Order: sequence, then C-alpha cells, then structure tokens
Amino acid sequence: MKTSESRYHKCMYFASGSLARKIEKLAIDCWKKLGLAPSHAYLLMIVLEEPGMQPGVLAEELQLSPSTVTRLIEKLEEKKLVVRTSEGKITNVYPTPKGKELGPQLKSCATEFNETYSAILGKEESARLIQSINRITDKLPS
Amino acid sequence: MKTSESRYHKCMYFASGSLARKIEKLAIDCWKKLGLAPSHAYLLMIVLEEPGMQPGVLAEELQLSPSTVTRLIEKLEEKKLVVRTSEGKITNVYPTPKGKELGPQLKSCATEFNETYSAILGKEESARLIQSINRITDKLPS
DNA sequence: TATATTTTATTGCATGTACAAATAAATCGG
DNA sequence: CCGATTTATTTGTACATGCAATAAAATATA
Repeated sequence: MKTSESRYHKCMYFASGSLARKIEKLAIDCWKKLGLAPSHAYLLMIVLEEPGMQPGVLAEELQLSPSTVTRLIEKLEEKKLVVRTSEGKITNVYPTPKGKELGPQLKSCATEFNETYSAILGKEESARLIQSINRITDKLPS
Repeated sequence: MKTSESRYHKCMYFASGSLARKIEKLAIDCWKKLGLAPSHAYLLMIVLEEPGMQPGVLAEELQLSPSTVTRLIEKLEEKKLVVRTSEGKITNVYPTPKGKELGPQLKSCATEFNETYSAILGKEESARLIQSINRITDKLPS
C-alpha cells in the first residue's frame, strides 16, 4: 500500500516513521557485507576521521542518546574495531588497526548507499528533501 | 547540535532517522496520558473505525511488518482494549467496550499531536514536508 | 481427489534505541 | 579547603521493530 493510500497519510508520525524504516533497510543492505549495522559503521567512520572523540560528542554528531552511543561503542569494541581509554571522567574512543583497515570499505559503502537512494529518488530531489527534513528537525525540541 | 552542523547532514540515513526519533518523542508525550505508545494508539483507532480488520491489512495501513502488528495486538489484548477472533486462517480484530470508550480521547490526542508539530513547524510547511516525504517513501522498495 | 503452492498469522530470536538511575570526576561557592 | 552542584559516562531495564522459520488454512493444479 502506498503511503498516500493509508488513512494516516497526512500524519507526520507515519510519514517520518515509514521513511526512516525504508531508508534503514537500504542502509542495512549496503553495510551488510562488512558485518556492520549502519549506526556502527557511521560511528566508526567518525572515529576514523577524529580519533579520540568522546562518547558525548559522538552522540551529538550521530544525534543519538549517550546511552545508545555507549552501546554502539561496546559492540565495536567486541569486534576489536575501536578501543576506549579513560582519564578522569573523560573517555576517548580510538580506532584499532583493524578498524583503520576498514576505512576505505566503509567509505565505499557510504558512497554506494548515497548512490542507491539517489538513483531511486533522483539526485536533486533527494538532496532537496534532506535539506527540508533537516530544517524541520532543527526546529523540533531535542 | 543542529543537524546542519553534523558531518552527515547531507545523508538521508541521518536526516530520516533523526526526524523520526524526534517526532516519535513528541508523539509519545501526547499519548502518555492514555498509557499507550503511539503505534498502539493508531492501531486501536483504525480498529475502532473498521472493527474486524485483519492483522495483514493493519500492517499495510500502519506500514509495519505483520509480526510487529501481531505484537501490537497482543499488547492491546493484554490491556483489554481489543480482542481477536479466528476463523480458519483469518483473524479479525475487534475493539472491546473498554477500547470503544477510549475513542474520543484517542482522537483528541491525535489532534493535539498534529497541532503540536504544526505549531512548531508551521501548518503549511509541515503539510508540504509530509507530502514530499510520502512521495519519496512510495518510490522506495518495500 | 491428492498434492503442491500460496496466503495469513504467529513465534523465536536478535537488534537498536531511550529513559532513569547510578557512578565518578570536575567545578563552584562559601 | 570542603560540601554542593554540574558534567560525562555507564548500567539496568523496557520496548518497538524486523527477519526467518513455522504453522495452518485456502487455493490451484495435475
């Protein structure tokens, strides 16, 4: 059923939820070959770009709660892709050599993902929608 | 951090995910007073409008997987808001009297929710965004 | 009619996410 | 310098969701 045929097609709850679920599925497919969920992959990419970033900053970047980020880091630590070091109350997250090796493949998955939805939706139209969504999201309370 | 400042502000994965999470939070607040999660509330509203609707159809309307709908129905059954009857392979979901009583309050929560985000985002702008999102969502594979 | 296929729904399992509470460290006010 | 507050992170718990497998009924096909 198309969302325009659903009885709640005018509701933001359904619109945002079903878009997010479909996009999540596309993303999962793209990163499956690396055995990573999209959120894990993006976290790792950020840590590769800025080694030592703190969980709280990662939470802001990823727009997830700090507790969720802790859980993501735990998973990546189990896979030996990142390590945490603590000094005082500050924690720093660093990529391991194994994590660093994944860098190029992560980037290529990200590119593949962007191209996948751009191909389906049109490059301009998806860029426009992303902008609109972000503008709206920024207005909503955190 | 605004999503426009995040390093993945141009990525559909982050855009759709963070919008959906924020909207979900708004919705949760609106339905909390009834002790229902938004998805449960919407399912119940549909069943009130069309008593006897089958889980599969509900899944299409809600744009959720059939298994998720089964779980939602189970929860609503525990709360004595709906009942299931089975004939053959077909299951029908009906509201209980207690479920029917909730009707008006459900509608008012839904109205409150729509007005909440409309007030923040602007009536026209949110309507436009919902339309854009739905158009895009319909293009994506199910 | 008997068997194969399709349809409908459910169940087992895994995962991602968040809230609230707990912990631990840093900072501030007196 | 000490107690109170704030900050950074983690933990316990709960929940929504989906996939893959299963079950059971209906339908098609030979």
